[in-house]
Amino acid sequence: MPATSPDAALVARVYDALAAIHRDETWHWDSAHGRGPMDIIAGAVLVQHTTWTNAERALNALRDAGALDAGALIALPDDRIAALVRVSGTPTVKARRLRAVAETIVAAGGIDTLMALPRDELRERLLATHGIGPETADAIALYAAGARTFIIDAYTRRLFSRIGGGPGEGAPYAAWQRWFEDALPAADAAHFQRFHAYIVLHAKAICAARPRCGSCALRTWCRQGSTG
DNA sequence: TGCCAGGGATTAG
DNA sequence: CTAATCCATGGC
Repeated sequence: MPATSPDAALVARVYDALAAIHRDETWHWDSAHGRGPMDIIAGAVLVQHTTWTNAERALNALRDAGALDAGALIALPDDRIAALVRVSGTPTVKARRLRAVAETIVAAGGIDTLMALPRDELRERLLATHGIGPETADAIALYAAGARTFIIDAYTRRLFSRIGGGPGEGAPYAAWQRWFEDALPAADAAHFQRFHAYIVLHAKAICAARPRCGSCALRTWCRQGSTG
């Protein structure tokens, strides 16, 4: 048995604590919700810089219009897509991004072919797409393709920085991702999926609202005076 | 009323 | 290279 690193132990303890709190809650990208890959891909773009509530409204509008499909999206003019996704904010930006990701899907030979690519090649193609940065690429890879990759978002940085873990809140995306993946060498994609969901559920419930995590179950781990 | 949301591209320094 | 700035609606 290899010795467990302090980082690995910390990450495992946080996971267990979050699981104890949120185990019975559902999350919008749980596989039990039966969303297809296109829902997750479009949702990942629509949720950028907004809340899931508004992203889902836009997603429903696309579905009702029959536009939740790469070919259909490409066939629509940008202003029509923008009108459909308006409620999620920055509609012209997101219309262009949805078109770009639809073009990536078609260029790959279809969504199933794209989702079946190995993690690194999938990430590479997604990152080469206009409007898809590292976080959105990993959200798609992890939840739509089931690839083993960890998502680094603002909540993850904030939570682990507060309790004294991670490479520092302002560290590059790749550094955070490496830190997590090194700390979870044996975890599979399903574990990464649940972990990310727990972090978001937890942050949404507590951290975003309370500067010092006063009522949070993780508060004893928070560094004194931390304000994030 | 004003601030900001699970980001990313672009422009400026 | 890092740091602002823009996008723009809905919720509190």
